[in-house]
Amino acid sequence: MATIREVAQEAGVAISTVSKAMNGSYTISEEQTKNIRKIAARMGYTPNARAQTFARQATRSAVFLTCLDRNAAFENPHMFEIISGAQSALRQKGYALILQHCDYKDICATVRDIMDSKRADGLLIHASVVTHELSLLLSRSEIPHIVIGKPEAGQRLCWIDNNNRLSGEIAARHLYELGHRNVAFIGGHESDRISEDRLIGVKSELPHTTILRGDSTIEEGKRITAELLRLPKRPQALVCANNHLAYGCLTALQEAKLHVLADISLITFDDYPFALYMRPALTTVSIDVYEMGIQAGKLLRSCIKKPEMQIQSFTTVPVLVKRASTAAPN
Amino acid sequence: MATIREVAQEAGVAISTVSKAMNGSYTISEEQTKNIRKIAARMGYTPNARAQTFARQATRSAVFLTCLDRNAAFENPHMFEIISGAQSALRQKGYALILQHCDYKDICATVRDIMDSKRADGLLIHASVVTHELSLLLSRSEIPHIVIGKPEAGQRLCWIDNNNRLSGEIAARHLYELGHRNVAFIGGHESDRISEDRLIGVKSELPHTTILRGDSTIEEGKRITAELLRLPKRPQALVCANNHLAYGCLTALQEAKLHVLADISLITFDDYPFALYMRPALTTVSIDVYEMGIQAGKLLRSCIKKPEMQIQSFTTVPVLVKRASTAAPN
DNA sequence: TTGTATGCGTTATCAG
DNA sequence: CTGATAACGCATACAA
Repeated sequence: MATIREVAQEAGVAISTVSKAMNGSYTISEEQTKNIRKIAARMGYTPNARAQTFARQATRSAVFLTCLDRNAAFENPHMFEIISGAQSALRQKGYALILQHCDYKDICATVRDIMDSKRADGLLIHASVVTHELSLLLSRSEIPHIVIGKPEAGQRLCWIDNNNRLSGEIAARHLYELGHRNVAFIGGHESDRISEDRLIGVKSELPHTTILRGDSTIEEGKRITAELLRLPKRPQALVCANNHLAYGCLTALQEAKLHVLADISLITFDDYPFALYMRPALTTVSIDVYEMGIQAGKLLRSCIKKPEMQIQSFTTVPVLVKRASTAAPN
Repeated sequence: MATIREVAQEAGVAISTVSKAMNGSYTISEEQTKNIRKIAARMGYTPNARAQTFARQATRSAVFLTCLDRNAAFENPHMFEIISGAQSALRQKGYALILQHCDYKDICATVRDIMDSKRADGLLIHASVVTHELSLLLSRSEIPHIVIGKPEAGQRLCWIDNNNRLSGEIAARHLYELGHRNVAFIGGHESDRISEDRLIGVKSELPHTTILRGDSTIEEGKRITAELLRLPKRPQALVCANNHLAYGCLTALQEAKLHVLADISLITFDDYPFALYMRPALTTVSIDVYEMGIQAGKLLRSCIKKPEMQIQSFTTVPVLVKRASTAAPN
């Protein structure tokens, strides 16, 4: 493989001239640049990335840190969708995305090692592995980073998240606009932050919502729905906090010979894993997680460019996907 | 941050001695090594990975090339499970895994760029982006690589895949051992290689299997099953080529008031996305895709160590997961 | 607009 | 067992 030196010799110019020409410096004449590039192409010259990284003092890469244990992709495909989006935004500007597993237990050591050894220019960190200690480390060391998901610990971090409260609002407003007033919410336990945030949003639009909670499982969705149907005044519409509850809910409705759409409306959040496959296909309020990854990548790029930048955060906007499970009450 | 030079100065030894001590060379006395490492730790010295990469002439990293378009993680979580496994095997030996999107259209240019610029030491390539042209490039250039999934083009590649034919055999043998002789296979079209391979396996154990084909959708699973139930001699057991067909199949059976287990047995492949959630939970023949990723990572490591190594391939072994949908016929 | 010279921080070879 | 020194290939500040 040809080196920059050989190209310079062939073109009869200095090494630095070749370097500048390849990097599109304006201090080299257009003609010269064109000529050098032609010769480089002819010689099959490709700059050595290892040398560039060393000379530039920057790797042009970012590490995505998260738990990558067995079954992670099945249990949380959203995360990998975010990773795909981030890859896209980073690659677009010549940055590589390195995927690295870590625990909340070793996250600090891992981050220190990456930054001390200068293996990457920035970090994308999934909120599930963020600890209080890490938040101190990140803010004290001016490490370019974006946390994916709102971190519980540390208000001084850069993070990006979706707005579950707003999602709840949108779901409730949709039902309200269809004419529903008698609505029930089937949610997870009060410790389930996502479910609770969605509920807060729902209540802000429909304060009189009936609320029932349980485990976020298909079975519980079925049980809670059955319970709900025994109420004196049966709800006209149901909001399920997630897909699993919605699946159980739909099953219970079908067993009760209720027709979703004619008799009752049903709305839930996100399409994964069932909403699209269920019959009827469910109306959902969804997050574009790929887009969220893109935004994370872009934010990280700006953090890398100006590491002195202030703490910042970014929130993605949920979208209503109308399908066949919501209609006006009869 | 301290450099190797400062550590050497502090320890009163040569730079090369520090380098060797840090890398655990046997040519340095144990005492000296311990002393130098202690001083290095005290000074907070971490070797600069950018300089190491440059000096060693190796990045200690691999690139995973595949299509990372929007929805990739939802549509194909298996692939990300493989990625997670590969990450684990590579990281274990100090290799980083870089994730990079690419099309079958630009795969050759991408591979050339990575290898010419020496950005990585090896490649993991998803079969879906492998072209004939790429297979020529890979075999001619002695590029360390592992293709994930059996490549259609190019027999001279290194690849790893699961054995769908064997999966079919295992499913059929399970039914046979339970006592079933009257079995039907509900599969995708003849162009669906996975479905066809599974069918070949099934037929090798149960040659008289009734075969029906259709689109791999829930609706078609339902339609085909209904058709099957109209047959003069109803099958005792059904093999569905995938989860979607199985879902539709189960729905049709329930609508026909047939009791899965008492009246009929049902077996399918892989747990994703429904098999675990369905009622009854389905017996499946599954692949440990995470383990497959680990094997891919290990194989790549050996390719990197000896690039002159011969073409090789590796096949993972499917496993029968007995659940509540298969029993002896009555 | 182009060329010169220096630095980037290790690793590895070879001599002692 | 240890040290001196030459790569490694490019970017960049500064000089011309």
